[in-house]
Amino acid sequence: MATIKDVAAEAGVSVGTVSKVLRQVNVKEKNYKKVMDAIEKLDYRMNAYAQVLRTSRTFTIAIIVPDLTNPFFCALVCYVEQILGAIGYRLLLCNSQYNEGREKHYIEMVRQNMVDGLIALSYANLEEYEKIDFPFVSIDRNFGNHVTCVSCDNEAGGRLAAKVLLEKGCRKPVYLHNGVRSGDIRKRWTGFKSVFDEAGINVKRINFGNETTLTNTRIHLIGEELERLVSSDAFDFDGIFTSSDVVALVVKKKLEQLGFAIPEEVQLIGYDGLREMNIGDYYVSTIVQPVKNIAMACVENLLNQIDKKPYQKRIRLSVSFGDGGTTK
Amino acid sequence: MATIKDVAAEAGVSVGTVSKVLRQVNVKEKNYKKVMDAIEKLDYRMNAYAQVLRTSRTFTIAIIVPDLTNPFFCALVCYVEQILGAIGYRLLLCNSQYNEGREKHYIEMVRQNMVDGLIALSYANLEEYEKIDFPFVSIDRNFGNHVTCVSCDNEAGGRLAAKVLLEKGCRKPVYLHNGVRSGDIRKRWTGFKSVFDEAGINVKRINFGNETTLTNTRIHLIGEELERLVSSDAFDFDGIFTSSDVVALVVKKKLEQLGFAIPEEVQLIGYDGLREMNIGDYYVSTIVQPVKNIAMACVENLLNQIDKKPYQKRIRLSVSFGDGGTTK
DNA sequence: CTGAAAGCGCTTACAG
DNA sequence: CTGAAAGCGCTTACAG
Repeated sequence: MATIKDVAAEAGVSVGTVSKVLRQVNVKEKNYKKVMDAIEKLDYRMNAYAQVLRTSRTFTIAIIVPDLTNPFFCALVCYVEQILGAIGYRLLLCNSQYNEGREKHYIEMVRQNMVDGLIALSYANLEEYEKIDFPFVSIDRNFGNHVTCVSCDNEAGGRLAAKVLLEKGCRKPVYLHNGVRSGDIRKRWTGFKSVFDEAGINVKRINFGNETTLTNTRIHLIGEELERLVSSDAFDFDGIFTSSDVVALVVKKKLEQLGFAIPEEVQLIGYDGLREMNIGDYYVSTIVQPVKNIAMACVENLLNQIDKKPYQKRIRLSVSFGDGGTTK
Repeated sequence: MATIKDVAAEAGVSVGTVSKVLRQVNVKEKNYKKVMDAIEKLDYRMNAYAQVLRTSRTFTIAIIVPDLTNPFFCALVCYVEQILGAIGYRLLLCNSQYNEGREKHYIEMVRQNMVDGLIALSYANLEEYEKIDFPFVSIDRNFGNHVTCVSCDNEAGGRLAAKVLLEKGCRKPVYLHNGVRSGDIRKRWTGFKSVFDEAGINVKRINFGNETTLTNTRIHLIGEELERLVSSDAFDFDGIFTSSDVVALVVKKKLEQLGFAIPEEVQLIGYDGLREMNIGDYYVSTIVQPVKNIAMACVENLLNQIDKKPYQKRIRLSVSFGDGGTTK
């Protein structure tokens, strides 16, 4: 592999001059040509690690997501990678699998100067996040005032779901969720509730377990729990709002299996705006999070931090309703 | 940020000794302790770029996939990342978007010594792949004898689909596919055909277009094409085999919309083994590719190449049938 | 505009 | 076992 030294020798100039050509700094036309010819001839490529060591700019950012099999996280990663690629940045993928150890490990990697910045979507309670001192953007989770948080308006999302259900005739609403999700996500419930409160309608809430992780096993537990409710006549609802599309899909399948007609007897609204294979229809009627906008907001904010430009600490994006056939 | 020099000064030893402690080389107990204390006190972390520059081992590998929104590619990336993480390797994610320019760019990155090796799932006809001279594993695509190719037994997959359909009573089979996929994937058709040939049953094939890319628009074209076939009475099949689950899902929806009963009137088998949100049921009955095994085979082979150990050039994994309710 | 030289933070023969 | 020193491939003040 040719180095800058080889190029300099071939072109008959100093390495400093080659370096300047490489970085498009002013160089005499004639030398520029000689260097370019040498580069071509030797098939020279710059060693990125040497450059990073010297300049400490890695042009790499890392993203931590809990679980790539969740289409929402997957879409997010996909957009972030595209946006970064377009501006010459690389993406290091960190798939935490909801494991705090893995997340710590990745944060450590960042602190080792491996990357210029970090985007994280995390449910972990790591003190490491509290004392972040490098460019960092958190999605949907507030780690304190010094850390940028990009989120969607969860309160508005909850209200929107309630308004749609109310308008379409639901009078026995329920919010089904899993996990004592920290902070902002809880507002989906308060938003949902407030609309029905105003309408003087009683609204219930059922928690399917305190873990946020939705493993295969846990998914089935939701189905079983639902079956129990139905068989003990405790299921008396005509409108369901769930904390995610994944939960909504499980609920939909189970209810249909139990003989409920959706949306005729029971209407259902999920959360996230997932589409079948990300190209087709919504799985269920849903509150759509603008994934692409989230990705853009994260990258833009992070780059501002890296470049020491001014940046916002709170970014709130708006959600919309997507009809997936589980509402009238 | 503390460097190895700071640690050496703090511990009262040479940088060479610190380096040895870091790499678990023999060091006297007393010095070991002094160094560890200094590391702790200074909160020292090694600069990975300096280490790479010196050793030219990056402990990073890159993966090129066409499109992360495709759940099959997504699952693959997810597994690769997990396996690599477990052995201390990092993953650079390259999402080519079926764009040859982007792929070239990523290959260039590898050649810049950014990574130790590359795993690629590509449909591009790049001469760059032919002249690969670094650790490289290709998935499902044969770039010549010097390059490792990991693939599933497409011929057997085609035969399996045919056997299932035959056994379940299909007598008017058809293979629906898109893209003139290069090489091995074509064998899904030859395998499929051979079984029906042996049974003396006529089998058709319909190509939905020569592009491999399944964008949102192209997906809809499949539906329209199907509608045209049906309305012109050219659709006379009781068993459909498609080149992917994505295509199968589109076909299923469109046929149901057109009033066909699946699997009663028409049975349908896709390819890949995708599951709803990767945790639930199969979207359609399908030929299941063992994604996890593919990921493991790729990583293992690549590491052998990196470590200059012997490695196989051809790895062929077997597929299985997954019942997704679109077969009797 | 150009070149010589120092230095980024490590590792690794080489002496001792 | 340990230290001094060279060197990985770049960039960047500094003189000229």
